[in-house]
Amino acid sequence: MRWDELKDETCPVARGLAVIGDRWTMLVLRDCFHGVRRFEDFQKRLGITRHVLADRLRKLEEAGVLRRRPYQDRPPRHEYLLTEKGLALNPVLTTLVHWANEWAPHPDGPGMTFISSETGEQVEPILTDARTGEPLTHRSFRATAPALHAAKDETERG
Amino acid sequence: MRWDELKDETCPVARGLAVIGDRWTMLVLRDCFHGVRRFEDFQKRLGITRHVLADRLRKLEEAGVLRRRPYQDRPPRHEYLLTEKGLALNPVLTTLVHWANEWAPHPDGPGMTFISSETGEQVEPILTDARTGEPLTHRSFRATAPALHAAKDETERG
DNA sequence: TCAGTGGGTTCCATTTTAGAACTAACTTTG
DNA sequence: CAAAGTTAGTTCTAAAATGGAACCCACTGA
Repeated sequence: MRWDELKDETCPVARGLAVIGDRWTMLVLRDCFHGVRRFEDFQKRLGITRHVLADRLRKLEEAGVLRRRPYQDRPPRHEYLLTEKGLALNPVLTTLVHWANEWAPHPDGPGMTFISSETGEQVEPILTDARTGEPLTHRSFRATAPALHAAKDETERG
Repeated sequence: MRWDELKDETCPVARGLAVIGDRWTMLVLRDCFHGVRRFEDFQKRLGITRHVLADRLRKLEEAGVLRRRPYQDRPPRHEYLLTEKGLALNPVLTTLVHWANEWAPHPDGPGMTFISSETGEQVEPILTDARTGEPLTHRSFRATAPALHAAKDETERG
């Protein structure tokens, strides 16, 4: 299976992964959320090869997650910005960070924490149901649709 | 950069990706949440090569996301179950599905929806602050720590 | 003129993956 | 009893992706 085969799948997990299911892609996006915009900056921060970086940036642009904006004419140069579609990936990154902090912490220090832009208070991002306001756990909901992602309530204890 | 170099990074995004930053790994986990447990079932559903499947299952077990449990003795056979650590990945999958449904929908049909295990009502999973109950957007919070993931409030409109 | 910057592309060696066949230890079917 | 099927892998080779380094081009600035 190649990347471009994934994006036509029915399953939304597969379609999501067709866009971001690659570790370099995710690390590029992380840096985008940092405010990194330019090829050289991505390359230096990530240690990614220029070849692969050019490829990932192009794919992200094709997917509509990033857009290129020229910032000078001679020579033509442009920077990479998150689109609305890209910004909408924030919860995915956030839940990943939250998981990593809790379940794969770095030996040194507390890892990363989230703070409110308004109050500066610490923020604990959890998943809730927008309709009821109730927190969601793996047992409180399941997915419908063609037998996909239908979280069975039987796992470790099953 | 190889996989095992990622897991020692300070950044929690990198440490998270060291475990799940691979499309096959994520698809295996999706099927785990479906209730799939056995090698053959994973292989048939995913179309993954047996070689890579064996590798990914081993890595997920090493990472503590899955555990192997024997279910018969002769010949020795075992099944793969999500641990607590693995179950805790549910919000990552969920936010990914939510994003894909909204921003990369399949031409046919509504995609996947979430329903409550208790009431059967539809559920809309969003990220909120557990302390205040307020919904979180990309502009309402940022991450602290060594200049990582410090979401600048300047992007598309920046 | 000469070095430096920014954003790539090209090349080759190494690594990873796909695809298929094979192994091993059973169980079931005829 | 023999033949076929099940389950969980391993082994093999060819194709694809990646890493690492060098190169290119259009400038700018000293």
